[in-house]
Amino acid sequence: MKNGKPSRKEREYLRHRQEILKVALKLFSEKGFHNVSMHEIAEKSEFAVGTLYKFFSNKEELYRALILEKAEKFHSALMAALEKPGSEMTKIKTWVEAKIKFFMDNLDSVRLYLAETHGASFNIRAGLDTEIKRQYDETLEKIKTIFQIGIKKRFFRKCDPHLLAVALDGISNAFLFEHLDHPGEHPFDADLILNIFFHHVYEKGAGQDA
Amino acid sequence: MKNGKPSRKEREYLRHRQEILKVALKLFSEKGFHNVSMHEIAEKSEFAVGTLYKFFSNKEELYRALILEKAEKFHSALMAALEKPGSEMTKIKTWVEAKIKFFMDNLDSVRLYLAETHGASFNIRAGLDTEIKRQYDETLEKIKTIFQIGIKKRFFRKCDPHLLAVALDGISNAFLFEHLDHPGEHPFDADLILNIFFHHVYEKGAGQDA
DNA sequence: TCATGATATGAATTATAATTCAAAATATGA
DNA sequence: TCATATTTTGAATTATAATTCATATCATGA
Repeated sequence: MKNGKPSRKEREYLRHRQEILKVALKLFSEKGFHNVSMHEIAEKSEFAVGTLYKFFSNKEELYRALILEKAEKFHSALMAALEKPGSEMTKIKTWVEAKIKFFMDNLDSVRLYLAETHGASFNIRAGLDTEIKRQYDETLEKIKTIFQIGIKKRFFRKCDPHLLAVALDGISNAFLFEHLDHPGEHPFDADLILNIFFHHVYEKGAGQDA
Repeated sequence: MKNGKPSRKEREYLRHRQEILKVALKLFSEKGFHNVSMHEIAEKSEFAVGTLYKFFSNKEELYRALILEKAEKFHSALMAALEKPGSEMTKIKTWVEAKIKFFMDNLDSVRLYLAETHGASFNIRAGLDTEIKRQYDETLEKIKTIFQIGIKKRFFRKCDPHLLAVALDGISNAFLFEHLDHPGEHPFDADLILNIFFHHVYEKGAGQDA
């Protein structure tokens, strides 16, 4: 068990834990923290309530684990996209693509995640969302830097890079919300978003490298 | 009482009702529906719990009244802005200004409102937010039409007007969220938003009329 | 196979908060 | 002023859901 190969027991424990998280995620994303009971999670995951408490010391812990785990993955997917080599334009594009992809692959989590990052999180008492906010700010900061460099290189029009970062994040979220509310009605992709956002933020034909 | 001059009694009733709503709004916007108890609302508003139930049949009704009242005002402020005469550019600008103004004047409500319109509303069981969503969609539809006309007139670049509406709404929300989370840190206004959004969505020097 | 330790169970307990309603306070107007 | 109607009150009730823990079930290895 130490830190080599996990035992069968351990693998089973992890599997069970994942199973619970999976069910809880579905329920929370449909109905919100307070409208889901531990009994409901127990029933749907086919464990007894008591068992849930073997895995998580209380309901908030369970929720926290859920959110943090997703946020972690989301964050590293986005950061990885931003680390990829290429022009600033490419980086931004890769980032938007990664964001859309992650969201589309994790629609369940999206509402919860956005609720947390946008502080409309009334689910859980103050302080629990700090880590997520931190990650969020970190990404935003990175984007900002990319804009900064892009502006210096004259790829992008001169403009407060922080505002650009906020704006781009906002546009992409808007499309994702739209998709959540009316799925399929107005299909969209990274290029559409970038087209609307960049059409001449992005000066002359400077870019499209790779 | 019928429908002429409200009696003193009635005015007092209304005043009390407003007082309760005001306190409840503050609490809900700080802590969310489920983290505020009727006792707390009673205490802060200096009524007895029992009295609250004379005004609202239950906690959900109270919340609903609150949200609907605000949403109503918000909606009519925005619609009014869109009805004002002027070029399409002017209408859009007026709308963004109205939106920012309303938000700034009602910061308490903003989180709740955004939570409701963006379906991250886990507060209240399904169906209660339908009316708000309807209003929201109505505004979006109107903006879309304005873009449509603006495109026909060659004020704006050819581009799916619905996407433009979603994008503009998204950008402005993003700035408002930013302001909620870090007030004062990155001041912004309608012109900044429009500058980022339009810089050449809006073709050549076609506009700035009045 | 059986003894022992680990794990899972869910009825019972506890905590919290919504709602009620008999009693008290207040207002009205004869 | 007093009888009556109206309104307010908050302790008591009820509802809901989180959490516990004695008991049952299962796994392991002698």
